[in-house]
Order: sequence, then structure tokens, then C-alpha cells
Amino acid sequence: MKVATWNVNSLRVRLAQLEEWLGRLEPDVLCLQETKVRDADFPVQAFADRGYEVVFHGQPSYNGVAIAARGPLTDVTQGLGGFPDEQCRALAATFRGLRVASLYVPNGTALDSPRYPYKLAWLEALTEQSRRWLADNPALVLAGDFNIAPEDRDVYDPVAWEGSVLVSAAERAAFQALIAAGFTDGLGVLAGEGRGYSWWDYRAAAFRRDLGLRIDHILLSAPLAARFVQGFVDREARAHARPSDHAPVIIEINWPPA
DNA sequence: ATGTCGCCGAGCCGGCGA
Repeated sequence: MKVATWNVNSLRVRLAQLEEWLGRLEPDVLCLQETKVRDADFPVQAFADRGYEVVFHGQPSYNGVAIAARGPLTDVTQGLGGFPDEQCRALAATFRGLRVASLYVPNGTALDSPRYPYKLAWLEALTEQSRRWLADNPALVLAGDFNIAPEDRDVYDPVAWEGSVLVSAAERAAFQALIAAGFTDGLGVLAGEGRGYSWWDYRAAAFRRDLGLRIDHILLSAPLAARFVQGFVDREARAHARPSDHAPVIIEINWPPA
């Protein structure tokens, strides 16, 4: 089974690219972030035409998450339990026995911004919710834009970025606390090849110069980590005309068990 | 390094968030 995640930075703008991408990569499940579309305006038909069911949790202008799959999605839940949030950043569903969560972790803006403690609180709520999800179904995938580069080697210039949002010690500790709840960072276990950046700023020709960060992740619970086959960042999508600033991450796992 | 996008409300630009 192929599981993918992509922060599309506006589904409406990226829809044609996404349709083309579905045909090229053929994921079985795809988590989307920053759809920026109201539920009433969600382009359900475009997914149906490609053979995908889709569930979504959106709002105007900002945020918005969705999950598309080649088959029925059940037990759909929005948000993180016990963490009231006006922002649409979390959505979970079950597909072929696999529990999948599409996550758009708050950016945080800067360490002195009020959005920074919100980000840390959100991550703590995610870890708590992940424990509950695992208790219900040990086959769990957390996929999305985590807005955290876990290690210095996930940053093009760690010295320049030291201490800033996306790499700060508190964010990395929160990420490790989530991992410690029972996950493996799908591409994070890879070295060199395969462990590419997933986001490049639109400014300063960052993609052309490969000034990127690895902030989009697919976390696998233990039973799934044992079934990991391969994975990569699809840089081709970032090289497309009028791209999202994020590239998709896709992994293959041996699922369902034979 | 403040250079790019996408969103919105109200235009044909400016503020906001990433």
C-alpha cells in the first residue's frame, strides 16, 4: 500500500496538478493539508473521477485537511479529542484496517509569537490523541506537515536556522515525545538518499538552490514500521510550474498483512 | 537577504499568514 502526504497550499489552485500527480504516483491513501477550501466547495468530483473517496475538514482562507483513498473511509473524526480548536488541522479515518491521520501542525510563526505556545500545546494534544488512537488500533499512520525539522541534517543551513521556529529545541522535544509514544519517522530512518527536504521557501529561488527543510513526515506505529518497504520525497512536484512550496512525501508499506 | 505565494475584502492594492 502506498501512503502519501502533501501540503498543497490551496487545493483549488493545485487541483489540476494533484489530478495529474494521482495518475503518476497512484497512492492508495493521500493526506492533504492547507486545502484552504470550505467543505461546501470541496472538489469531491475530481477525486471521484480518479477513483478516490475523500473526506475533508476545511475552513475559508486558512488551514484545511483532507484524506483521499481508493476505497471506503470509515470512522472519520475531526480535530484532536479534548483540544478545542477553531482551526481545521486534524482529520482521521480508517482505510482497509489502517488508521490514518492527516495533520497540519501550526507553524508557530516565531518563538515570541502567541502562535508558538499554541503550536506546542497542539503538539502535546496530538501526542495524547495518538495514544488513544493507538489503543483503539495499533496500525496507525500520522501523516502531514509537522512544521518541524527533527534534526540539523534536515535543515540546509542549521547554523543560520539555529533556535528559530521549525527547529527550536522545544519543538524538536515535542516531536521526539510524539515519536516516543510509539512511532518511527518513515523517511527519518533513511540516510542520505531518500531523506530529502520537503519544503522550500518560495522566495530567493530556494528550490533551485536546494535551500530546503524536511518538515513533512509520515510517522508509522510499530506494527507498520516493521512493514516499511520504501519511501521518498517527490521533488518533481515541487519543480512543476506554479507549485506548492511543499513536495509530497510517499511511502510504501506491506499492508494489509498477508 | 523581507526577493513569493495565496487568501480576503473590496479592487485593479494592502494586510496577513506561511
